[in-house]
Amino acid sequence: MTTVPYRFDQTSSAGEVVERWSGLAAGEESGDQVSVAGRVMLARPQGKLGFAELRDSSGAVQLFALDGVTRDFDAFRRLRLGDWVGASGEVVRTRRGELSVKVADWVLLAEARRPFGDKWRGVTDVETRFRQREVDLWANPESRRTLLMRSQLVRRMRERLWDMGFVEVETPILHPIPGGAHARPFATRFRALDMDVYLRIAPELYLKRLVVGGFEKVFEIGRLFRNEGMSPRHNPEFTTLELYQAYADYHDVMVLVEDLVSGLALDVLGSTSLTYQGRPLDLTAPWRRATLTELVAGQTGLDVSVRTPREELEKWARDAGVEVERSWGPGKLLLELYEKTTEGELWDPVFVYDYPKEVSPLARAHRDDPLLAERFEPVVAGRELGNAFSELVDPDEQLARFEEQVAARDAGDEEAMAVDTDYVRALEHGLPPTGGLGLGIDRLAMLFSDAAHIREVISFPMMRPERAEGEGRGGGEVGDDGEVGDDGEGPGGDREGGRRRGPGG
RNA sequence: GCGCCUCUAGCUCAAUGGCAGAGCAACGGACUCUUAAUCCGCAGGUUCCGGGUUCAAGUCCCGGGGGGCGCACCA
Repeated sequence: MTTVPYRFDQTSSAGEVVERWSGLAAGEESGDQVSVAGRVMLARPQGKLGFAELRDSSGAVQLFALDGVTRDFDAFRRLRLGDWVGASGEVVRTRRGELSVKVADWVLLAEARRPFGDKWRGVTDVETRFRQREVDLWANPESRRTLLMRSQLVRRMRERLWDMGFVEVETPILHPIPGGAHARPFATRFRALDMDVYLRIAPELYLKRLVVGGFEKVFEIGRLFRNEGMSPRHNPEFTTLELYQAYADYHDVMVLVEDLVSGLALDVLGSTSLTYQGRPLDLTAPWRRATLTELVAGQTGLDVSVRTPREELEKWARDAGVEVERSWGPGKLLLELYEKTTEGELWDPVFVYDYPKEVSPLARAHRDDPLLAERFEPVVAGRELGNAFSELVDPDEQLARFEEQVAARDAGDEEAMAVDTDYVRALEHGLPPTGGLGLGIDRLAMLFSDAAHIREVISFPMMRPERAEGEGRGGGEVGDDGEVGDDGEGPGGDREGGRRRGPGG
């Protein structure tokens, strides 16, 4: 049984050593003593010498051991790849020019009992990479960089919002009524009150209640849960930024979004011009603005609008491959047509705005057109990055919209919203004109890290449980557990881009 | 849910239906300046599982499982 110490005093990180003694000449000895710690990633024992690459979170530095200088040299040269080591000694540069810590004393901090991946090719097996993410992170520097970039992205996002005067808040994750989006929830049971509760599908309604309470600029960065499918762009739990700003409308929010996203690109990547999946992508503000109607018309050549007769819209939607449902109105048909024909073709950032009111139950009606809502989605690289609008502030109209949702639910729409009387009551206390936004942080991190799959930007993405050998599937009932929307028929989820709302149509 | 692809040593990968192999890692050894060190030696397998066809199956067929991609779904 190996015993390892309870602590180790580092004087420097590997990166600091490399940086600080960068001027040391080959063969030169600095006379300075350091203590470093990390994992042995490569080992090159050579007779009475030994070289090892020690990596920590800051970088890597070579350990240089010599028989007669290094304590317990024989044990040192038996170190295996993956072992954690703390070492102290003089900073030197070897004759061959590699900056090194000439190890005088060292201690094993942890033993790697499982073999490490291929030292040159790393670990590529997708299942290993994500079921054992710790292995992936050590073996594949790109995986570390991606998660680190995400951390910086979220950090800078917070800092920028704080600097703009937004107050960061936390709202409940357990909701008595799942609201604020159009999605199936995960359900669970709260014993003390003998009631069903739901993991939130959006924080929207609570955040707007905080605006009613006087928080004029609020935001929350947090996890949302949607009981729908998985795909390269969907994980059942994902992270969003949601924010609300009193006295603002959706045009103000557009400016906020383009400034925030392009600013974050500068902060984190140093440029607003990036490459995503081999294609150049320019996030420089200002972004193009175009109405949903004109984009669909431009893409399809059809003369469409929310006023196009339903029969025509239905035909065009069917022609585009949409499986039309009878209950859909013109707004829903137009939205389907847009998503089928146009959204995926939009590459550089564009604010797609003025959605049908029919599909936007929490958005305020358009000031110039009662059939539209003041809603937009920022679309980048063919995907929604978020969802935003001038918030619906009128309690009577909100109640009416909720009731339309209930009608849709009764008609079979399992994702339609329920009436949230607490929320309507809050609106009766007065919600000032407010602009709101939901922004998918995973999707943004995908863009910034050039990731094709959402799991790359999530530390531990959802995976199907591993089955014991020979367990097979036959008898068990692991499948539909129940609670609310089990079975989730398809994957897909919705867009994590933001809050998803829709009407009931 | 449907279609296509895939699963071989710890890792990364080979093997026309004909003796299951290599590199790295591991293990033993050599080496006082290595850089994916090099060299010598040794060991390593339920070829995802279960059936079938065949003189012979990692390879072909059927069923199941894991994984990937696409579609569908996901307003």
